[in-house]
Amino acid sequence: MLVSEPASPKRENTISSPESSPKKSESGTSADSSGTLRHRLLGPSVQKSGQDGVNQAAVSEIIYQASQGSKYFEHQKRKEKDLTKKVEYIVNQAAKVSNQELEAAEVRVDALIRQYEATRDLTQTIVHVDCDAFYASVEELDHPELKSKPFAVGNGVLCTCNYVARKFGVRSAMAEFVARKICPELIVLRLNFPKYIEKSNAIRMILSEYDPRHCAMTLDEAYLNITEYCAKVTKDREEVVSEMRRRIFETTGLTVSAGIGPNSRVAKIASNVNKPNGQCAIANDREAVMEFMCNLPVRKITGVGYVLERQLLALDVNSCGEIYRKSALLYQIFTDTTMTFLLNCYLGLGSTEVKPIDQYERKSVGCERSFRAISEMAQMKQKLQHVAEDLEKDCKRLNLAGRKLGLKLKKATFEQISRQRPMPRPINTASDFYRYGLQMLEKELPITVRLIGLRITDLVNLSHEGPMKTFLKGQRRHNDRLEDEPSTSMNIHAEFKGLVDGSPDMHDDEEIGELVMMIQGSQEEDASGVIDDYRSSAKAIAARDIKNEEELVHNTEPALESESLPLSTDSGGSSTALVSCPICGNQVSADDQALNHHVDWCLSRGAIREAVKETFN
DNA sequence: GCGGATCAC
DNA sequence: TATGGTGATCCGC
Repeated sequence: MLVSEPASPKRENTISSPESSPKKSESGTSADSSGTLRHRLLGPSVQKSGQDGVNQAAVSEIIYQASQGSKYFEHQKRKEKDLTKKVEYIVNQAAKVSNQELEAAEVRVDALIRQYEATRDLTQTIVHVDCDAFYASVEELDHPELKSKPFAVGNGVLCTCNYVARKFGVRSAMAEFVARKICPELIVLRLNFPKYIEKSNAIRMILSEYDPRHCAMTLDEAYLNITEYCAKVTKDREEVVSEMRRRIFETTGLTVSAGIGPNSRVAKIASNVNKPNGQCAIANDREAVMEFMCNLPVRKITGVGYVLERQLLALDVNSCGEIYRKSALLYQIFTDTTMTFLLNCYLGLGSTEVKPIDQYERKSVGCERSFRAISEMAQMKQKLQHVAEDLEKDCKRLNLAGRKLGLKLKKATFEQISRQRPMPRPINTASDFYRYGLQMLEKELPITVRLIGLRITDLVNLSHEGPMKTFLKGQRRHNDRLEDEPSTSMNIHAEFKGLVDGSPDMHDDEEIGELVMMIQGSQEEDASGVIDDYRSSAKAIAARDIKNEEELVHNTEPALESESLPLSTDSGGSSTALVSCPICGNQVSADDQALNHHVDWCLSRGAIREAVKETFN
C-alpha cells in the first residue's frame, strides 16, 4: 500500500539552468533592501485573512513613514540587510552545486521520501479549530455597537482587531501608534482576560464532547481527533464539525473556523482556508492531500516564517509543490532537519496523535519586561527586582525550580543579548533570581537597556506533595512509582519522544527528595560539596539526541506549556460538589485537587500570555 | 553547553 | 515620541 512513487510528475532536471533566477538583478546590499524592508515592516500577519480589499502598498508606505528614523526601524533595517546578505550567500552556494552532486542528492532525497511516505497514516480524522478574531469577537459580545466600527484589542501593540479594522490594513502585532496613522478612528480596547478565559472554557467544554482528549493549544485554538466520535454517531466528519461549530456559536455567540484532515499539519493549514466562520476538509486520501499542499505558498506552512520564506523564494521555491521540484538542490543547501521538515510538508505528512496539553512537559519558565531605555544601575536593579518577583510568583504557582538561570537584555538599539549560568542548586525565589541575575548583568556594564528578562531552565518539578511526602517517597523502591501518579507530567516527555519506558528523562524520586531538602534547607550559600554530589548523581540527559529520525522537527507536535484543563474533567468522579472559580466564575468541582488544577490553569501565564498572541486572524 | 536566531501565538 | 511576552527549537561554535 505504500506508494513509493512520488505523485508529483516533474522534478526539475538537475541540469537546469544555473542562471534561472531572474530577480537577482539588484545587488541587494542596501539599495534593494528598501523593498524587502517594507515587506518586513509589514509584519507577520500580512497573508492572513480579512485583508482582501486592502491597499497594501499604501499601508506599507504609511508604516514605513511612521517608523522611519526610530531605533526600531534602524534595527529592522540592519536585520534586513543581514538577511539579504545571507540569502545572497545561499544563492551563490546553490550556483556552485554541480550536476553530479545534484544527482547524488536526488537519490538520497528519493530514499528519504520513501521513508517518510511509509509513515503516512490516513486512518485518523484530525480537526483544527481556530476562533475568529477571538478577543475582538468576545469584546463585541459585550459592546455590540463596536461591530460596525474599526476596533482592536491591545495595549501599545495590538493583539487582534475586528474585520472592519482589517479593511483599513490594521493588523495584529502592529504598534498602536502606527495603527492609528492607518486608521485614525480606530478604537482600542484593553485586554480583559477573565472574559476570554471564560469564553474559551465554554468552547472547550463543547470540544470535549467530540474529543475528551483534545489539545487546547491556546485560548482560541485547539486540535481534536474526531475519528472515534464520527464512528460512534455514524456521521460524516464535515457534518460533525459543522454541527460542532454551530453549537459553539449558539452557546457562546462566537464563530470559529475549522480545518479537517488526516493529520494536524493539514488540518491546521486548512483551518485558514475558509476563515472566518468557515471550514475546509481535505479527504484522507494521499492524492487529495498532495494536491492541497502542492499550490500552497510556502509562507502558509506552519514553521516557515519570514526568513525561511525569503530563502526559499530566492531558490525559486514559491509553493509547497516546488519543494519537490527543487528538492535535490535544497538538500545541498539546508540542514537535514530543515530538509526533513520540508519534505514532510510537501508530502502533507504530520502528526496524527492528539493529546491533552497537560501531557507535555514544560522546559522553562521566564519573565521579561520592556520599558523606556535606561542605563543607570539603580534603575536597572529596580527592573531586575521586579522581574525576579514576577518570576518567583510563576515558579511558586507552578511548583518549579530551575538549575539554570538565564538573563536576557534588549539594548536601546533593540539588539538582544542573553547569558546563561548553571546555579549551585535549583532556585525558585526572587532573592536568588535577583542575586544571580545581577551578577550576570554586572558583567555587561556599561549598557543601556529597554528590556530585562529572567528565565530558568533545567527545571525541577516540586509538585504534587509537600516536601515531607516527597522525601518519604524518596525512600521507597523504584517500582512503587508506576502505579502511583497516573497523570502527572513527569515522564510524558520520554513517551513523546518514543522512548516510553526505561528512559531516564527525569530524576528519580530519590533525587527529588534530595532536591526539595536542598531548596528548602540550605537556602543560604553554596555548600559546594553537597551540590557537586547532587550534580554528579544527575542522570544522563537522554532525549535530545533522539530526534535523529522521524519528525519532531519544526514543531511537528505542539510543544506547549503547562496545565490546561477545562472544568470538571475531573476523573476522580467522586462527589461532585461545585464551587465557583474565583477567576472565571465558572462552576468547578470542589475537590481540592481539581479545583487547584483549574485555578492554576485560570491563572496560568500561559493563558494570560494570550494577551500578546493572535499574531493573526 | 552557550548564545544568537527563528518561529508560533 | 513611539514597536510585546512566553516558550520552544535549531544551528554554529
